[in-house]
Amino acid sequence: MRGMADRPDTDTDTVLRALADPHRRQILRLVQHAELPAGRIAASFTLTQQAVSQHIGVLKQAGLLTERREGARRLYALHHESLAPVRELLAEFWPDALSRLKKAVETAHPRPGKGQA
Amino acid sequence: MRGMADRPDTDTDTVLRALADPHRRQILRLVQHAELPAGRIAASFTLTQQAVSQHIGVLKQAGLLTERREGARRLYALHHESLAPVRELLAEFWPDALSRLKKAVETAHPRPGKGQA
DNA sequence: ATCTTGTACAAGGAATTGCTTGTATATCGA
DNA sequence: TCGATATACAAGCAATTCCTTGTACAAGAT
Repeated sequence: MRGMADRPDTDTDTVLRALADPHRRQILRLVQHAELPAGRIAASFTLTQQAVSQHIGVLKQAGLLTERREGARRLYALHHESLAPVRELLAEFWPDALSRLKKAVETAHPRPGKGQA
Repeated sequence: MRGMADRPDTDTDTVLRALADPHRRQILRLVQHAELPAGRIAASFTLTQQAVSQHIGVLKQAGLLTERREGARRLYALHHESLAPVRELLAEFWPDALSRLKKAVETAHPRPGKGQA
């Protein structure tokens, strides 16, 4: 029973812990642009299906994945808004990082207009 | 030091894990604007001095703290640039959180040698 | 030298993590 | 119905995490 359970900050903990694993970040990469069934996700790892299922559970619990059931399958996709605690953390400890990145992007793309054809 | 491309990104893991603890984030808050000796940091917690020292060790290992020795004391301060993996993670999974430039971030940061397990 | 202060190192324990194997449940197709 | 497929649940284990108490060591004061 360590790790003061009922802080106002449990979300941040859960999200950061969920992200602090390479397998789980890889899962997020797989589903960030299109939803995928659990089996397709599992197939891309050398881990067992169950291990991947457990990783999915951790990500789901952190709110980082949405689940949609379609027949026997479960389709997962990234729910990027649940990364808000990460954004807030960055804003708190390194506010410059956001504008710096934006600047870097603008430099690489000299025409950052809204159209962005 | 822009190299280190052939590292598996254990950096990201270490930094995220270090941040995934409320006590450690509180330590970062304490030293983000001015360096503080370990004892001052420890005094602000109900934990033992040793427990706080261990948290400091984790943060130091993640590169999030700089240490400066002054006599018997050790002064710590936030090294915010070590949050880079967090910024990159956000850029990858939620580029909108950093700017309104859509997925242009990915094109601007192809990161060909940085994919990891 | 000795004492006191500031800090880390060391060992150990309860809880948690990440994995495995085994099993259950639900859905689809014949 | 039965069998195959898709997926989660369950139990167990080694490693790790976060904490504790006890100790060591370095630097300043007496």
